[in-house]
Amino acid sequence: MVPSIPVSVDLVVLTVRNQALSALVWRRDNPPFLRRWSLSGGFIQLDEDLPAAAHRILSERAGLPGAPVHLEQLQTYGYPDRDPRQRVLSVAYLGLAPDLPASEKAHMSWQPVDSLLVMAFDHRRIMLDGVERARAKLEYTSLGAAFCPPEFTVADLRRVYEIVWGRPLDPRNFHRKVTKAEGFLVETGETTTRDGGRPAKLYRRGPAELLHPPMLRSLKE
Amino acid sequence: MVPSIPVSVDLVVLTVRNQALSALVWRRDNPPFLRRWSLSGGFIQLDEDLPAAAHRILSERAGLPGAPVHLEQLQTYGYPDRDPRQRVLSVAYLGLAPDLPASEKAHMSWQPVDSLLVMAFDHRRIMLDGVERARAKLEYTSLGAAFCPPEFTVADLRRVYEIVWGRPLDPRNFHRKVTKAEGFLVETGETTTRDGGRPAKLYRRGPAELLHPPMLRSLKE
DNA sequence: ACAAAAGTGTTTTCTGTACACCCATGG
DNA sequence: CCATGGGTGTACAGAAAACACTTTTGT
Repeated sequence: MVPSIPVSVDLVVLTVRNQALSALVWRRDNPPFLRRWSLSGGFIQLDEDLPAAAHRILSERAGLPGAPVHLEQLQTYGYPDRDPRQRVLSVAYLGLAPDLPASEKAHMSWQPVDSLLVMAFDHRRIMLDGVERARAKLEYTSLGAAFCPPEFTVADLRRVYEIVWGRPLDPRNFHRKVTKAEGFLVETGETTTRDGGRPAKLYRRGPAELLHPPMLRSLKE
Repeated sequence: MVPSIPVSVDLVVLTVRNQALSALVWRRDNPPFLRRWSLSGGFIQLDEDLPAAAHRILSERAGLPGAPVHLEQLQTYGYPDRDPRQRVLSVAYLGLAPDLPASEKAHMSWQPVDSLLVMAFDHRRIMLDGVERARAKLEYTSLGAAFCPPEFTVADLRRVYEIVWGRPLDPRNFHRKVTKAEGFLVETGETTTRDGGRPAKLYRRGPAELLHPPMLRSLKE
């Protein structure tokens, strides 16, 4: 006799907007945890792969169909009473998104992660694990660009790092680091036009996934 | 209607023995995959936490009750046909163990990971993910000591690194790095006695979990 | 001309690497 | 005394940090 358990996929979708690292959450309109903030999630279908389920929930529940969101598995949460109604195992996925127009879905919104002090179920724990994963990955991968639109400037990318890490970075050294890193950025040839200041070159994401040597955040705390 | 799925916990238990990074595996004695190497695993009980299940399987199935094994969640594998009989979701755990006496269990043995070219189910994929996680974690954590007995020398620890990474390290620079790292090692005051050579100081694991700055393996390939 | 932001050069400091050398033991 | 492995000192190279400075736009 093999025990079976309902399995859900929950998404920690993060973006950078209004100078804050923010998560995509919705206000529950049903018990339990009525009116608490909650991650988007849903039960996995019987013949569905885990990444497929994550993409489906991103479209159907999170209201971001077709958006350029980087998705990766985060962790699985399984202690028996995390849902008071019945035992549910939850496979969490982390999503990194550019600053998209707010989701169409009712009750869905981007909220700064620092403001999400109470959430439904163990969703705050899951969200914090996702935030820590994102912070760590900026150190040694080129994933920071996943928070940027398709074309962006070095300063845009630096602001992403500064907001995610919550600390200022030297613009000059940051510029050198990311432009010298093999395969991180590709010049488009275009430049921005803004009011005041020299126009900045526009870049696209390069093919490199890893940043070597890494950009360490922890030296000066 | 909520679909339920059987959930198993599978263990990638690694150790360093006979100059080789080795995994704890058993030869299957039932179809499917009769006589193929397989990770130890088992179904999760209905009221059991995931870490509790991992420890239970380490005792009951892997045959290592009470052993000082570092266990951490690795990843969850869920594509529908990974078990040909029925869909099973598998939460994999990574275990790092010192060179223990071989398990008492029948069919259980330590096998060099390089020799495990074909395995049951997707267990080779899972094992390789565990090996890569272990290799990466040696870079920026003090987990290498989990492969050592309670008391060990700097050279013991260096051999762990060399075997896990498959590359020689400079003994002098390695010594400086790990002894200078805050909280990595604690002197016991004892020294080894061996045939030939100056006796080495014995150390225990220190309180630090992270190694900062990290010891990068990838600079010279 | 001036402000503002982009981008470059230069100096200092730190850390990793390579390797010469000394230390403590067994035989 | 010598072999063997443990442990230290030192010089060099590369990267990070700090910051002066030049470039290119809008007003």
